[in-house]
Amino acid sequence: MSIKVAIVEDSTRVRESLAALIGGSDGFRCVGTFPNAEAALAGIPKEWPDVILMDINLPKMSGIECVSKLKVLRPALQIIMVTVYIENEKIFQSMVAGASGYLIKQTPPAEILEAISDVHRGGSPMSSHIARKLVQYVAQVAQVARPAEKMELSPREHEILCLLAKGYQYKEIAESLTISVETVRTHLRNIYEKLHVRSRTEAVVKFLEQKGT
Amino acid sequence: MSIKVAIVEDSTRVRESLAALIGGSDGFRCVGTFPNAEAALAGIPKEWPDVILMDINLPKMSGIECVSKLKVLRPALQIIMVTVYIENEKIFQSMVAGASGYLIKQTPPAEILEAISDVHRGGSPMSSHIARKLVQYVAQVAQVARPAEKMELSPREHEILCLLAKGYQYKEIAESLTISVETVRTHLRNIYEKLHVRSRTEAVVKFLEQKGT
DNA sequence: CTCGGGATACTACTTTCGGGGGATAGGGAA
DNA sequence: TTCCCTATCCCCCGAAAGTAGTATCCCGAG
Repeated sequence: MSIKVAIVEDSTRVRESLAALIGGSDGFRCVGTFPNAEAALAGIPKEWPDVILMDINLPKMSGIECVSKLKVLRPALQIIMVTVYIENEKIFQSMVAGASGYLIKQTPPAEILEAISDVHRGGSPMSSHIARKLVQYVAQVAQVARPAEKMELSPREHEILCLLAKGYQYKEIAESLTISVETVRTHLRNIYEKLHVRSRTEAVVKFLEQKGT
Repeated sequence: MSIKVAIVEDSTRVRESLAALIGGSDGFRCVGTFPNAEAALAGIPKEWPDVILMDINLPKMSGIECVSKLKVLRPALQIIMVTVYIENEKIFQSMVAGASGYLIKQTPPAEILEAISDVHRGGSPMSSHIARKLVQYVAQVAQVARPAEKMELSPREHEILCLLAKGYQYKEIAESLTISVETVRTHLRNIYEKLHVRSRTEAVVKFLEQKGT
């Protein structure tokens, strides 16, 4: 059973050469070519392909949005984004929309076919350069969720941190506790040190995380 | 200039065959082999390699923890995790710890060398299977964060708010998104307006609350 | 008793924020 | 086309936050 592929690409030349590549290769079958997202949304549901090669930059509706809509209709669709150059933002947007792979247009024919069967097998073909971006993103996001080590705050410090977490300013905290702003500063300085943070925002985030735990 | 590689691997056979492969290939030089994390932490700082092949499962201290410690000492270190089979959790932990690539032990020699030079060039060599896991993770994370924006924040604003919630300063947000501080300030003003708050702390608290919901 | 930690307070200084203006380019809606 | 929204960028300015060093008072542990 050959893999059914559809192509969404506004450049006629690229579209036809891709179609020729796929149509002329064993194990692949081109079941549709579309010059824009609108045509794709209208035509693809008529004969669902296994894999779609989707240009990112399409006139009017972008390829990314098109992916979103198609994925809603058929989540099992495997989609490879195709573009001329690497755009970090669009990579992420594509991933979020539901695309699985990412190809540069000048990719050699053999690799394009390899990517198609790869994504069909459940992989995510992409250059290692793009993969690096993903790795960095994951590492960054996970940093936030990292468990915060809790530290022994004195009752007074805890009290002040609570007020801080309500968005109070130094002045307001001072008034509310009937102490001077300077004292608030001193406490905050100690709190920051204990929590290993450098700003009220970080302190509040840690505080709320711990509270929720 | 050849790429200096160190190997951390408890199996003597695997370690030596990797060392032989690297030592016997043009453009690569093996500058150290270690049977465990402790030895690696002691020996690697003596002659910093460019790339480290790190076994994930080591006796006592895990390869992941070893990566963390080494990365602190030298963030520029490029590390490829090596393991016998794919373990999702460990992949993510490794990424968070600071590893860039991920190899299965039975990878052909040529691909191992390719992966080393790849990571040295700034890529993240990994199988497309693993890449898929990353893609799913990214998509999932973004999905969770999306419904939280009942407050009509634009995607960009949401992104900035996320970074703000990590305790980033304007300057850091600007750098991380490759935009100017002024733009960040403008976005923040709009965000404050939409959320009806007047400070980062309040905005972050609202954000975290809504996220948890 | 002395020592240390917590709570209080002050001076002085630097950096970051938040609020006020505008401005431009591109995309989509009216 | 015009109008609005989004995203981008810039300037000014005062207020708030953060850094550093110091100092008093009280209380409990050693």
